[in-house]
Amino acid sequence: MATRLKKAIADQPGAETLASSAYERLRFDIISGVFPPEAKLLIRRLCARYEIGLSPIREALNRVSRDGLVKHHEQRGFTVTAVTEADLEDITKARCWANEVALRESIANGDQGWEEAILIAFHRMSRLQGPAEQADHPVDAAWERAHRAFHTSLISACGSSWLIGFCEQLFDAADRYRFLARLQFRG
Amino acid sequence: MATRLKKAIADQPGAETLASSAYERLRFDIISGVFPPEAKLLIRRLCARYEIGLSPIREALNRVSRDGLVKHHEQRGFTVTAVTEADLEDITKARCWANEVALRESIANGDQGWEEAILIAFHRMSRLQGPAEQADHPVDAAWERAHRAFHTSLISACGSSWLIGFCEQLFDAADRYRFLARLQFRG
DNA sequence: GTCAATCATAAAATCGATTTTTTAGTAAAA
DNA sequence: TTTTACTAAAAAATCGATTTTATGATTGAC
Repeated sequence: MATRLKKAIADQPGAETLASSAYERLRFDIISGVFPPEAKLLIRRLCARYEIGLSPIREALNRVSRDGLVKHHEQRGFTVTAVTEADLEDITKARCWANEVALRESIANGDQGWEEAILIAFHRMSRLQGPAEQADHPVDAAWERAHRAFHTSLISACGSSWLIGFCEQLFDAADRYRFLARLQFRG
Repeated sequence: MATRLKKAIADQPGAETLASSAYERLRFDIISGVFPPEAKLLIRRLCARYEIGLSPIREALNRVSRDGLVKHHEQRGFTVTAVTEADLEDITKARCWANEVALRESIANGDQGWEEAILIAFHRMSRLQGPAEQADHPVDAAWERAHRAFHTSLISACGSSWLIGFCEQLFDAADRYRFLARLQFRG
């Protein structure tokens, strides 16, 4: 029989697969504009860049296309999702509606723990330098994380993890536009 | 230079990859209960069942996990997403909210073409035998498609393809519960 | 008897080679 | 000049073998 210790170790999130780390890196590279919109993602080139084989790359691409960052064209490979004004409007509208509902429900259902979590998330974000104060730096991963955590904490009591997941997807999609705009601005 | 003809042929959706057909089949098998909730999906067994290699299966699994039908456990394979009362409530609430918004916006923005599309979708659905009239039959794919098309037509003028996509994801998730309930009922 | 460690088995993850398909370049025909 | 057919190169998709990791049974120590 398996021991409790072994199970505890096994449940640790440390054991990352190559596919997962490829997913994280690819995702970051697209959101931060290393691969610009509509760029073709040649699988072999990605293999070289991340120094891993075909299979994990392919797996990562499938997962990223789930997030809407990449489009898959049957028999013709993957391209970075295009950036258009219409899409930004689409995202923005959907975000307004989704967060409106999620926040309303959270306020209705949230308990004291919910309020305190927001307070803490806001405090943690405040202690970090935001993008406004360091316009010349590329990306502050810590602040981005804290910013995201704050937004999530607001809607965390809405009572539907599906809705929360949708809001987070939209948050990511909007973030891509934010990063791309900054790149544009800086040249 | 490529000719218009060639391009027209190439853009046809006929050229399916093994991964795509595996995705369709796997998806159907999960929604219709062939693989029950929490079942472990052994990759080799799937290879045998669908008579294709590892790579397309793996790709299909990644895509299905996007739809929330399977869960991926790092280094430990894939399992069919569990079915719980809490999850059904979650889905139902999210569906109400999302469709409420989407329908309201569609009514506000929809033109005559939108109205007519609804009319046609409803008519097409009405001409087919619904699940109620054939409780002993497994699943009528044509009716399911028409039913889905009708729901989509209602919200198609909401102005956000992200929101439409979210509603469709929820539609699928709810459908799984509907099919599983029918299975349960029939034995 | 219970717990921990070891080993054998099974499964997932990964790799590299092979097969298909697309793309682009070139030449022939209308 | 434009269109079509053919061909070579590149890329995607797929397969099967190999490596890595988890699982579960067995053994030995407390």
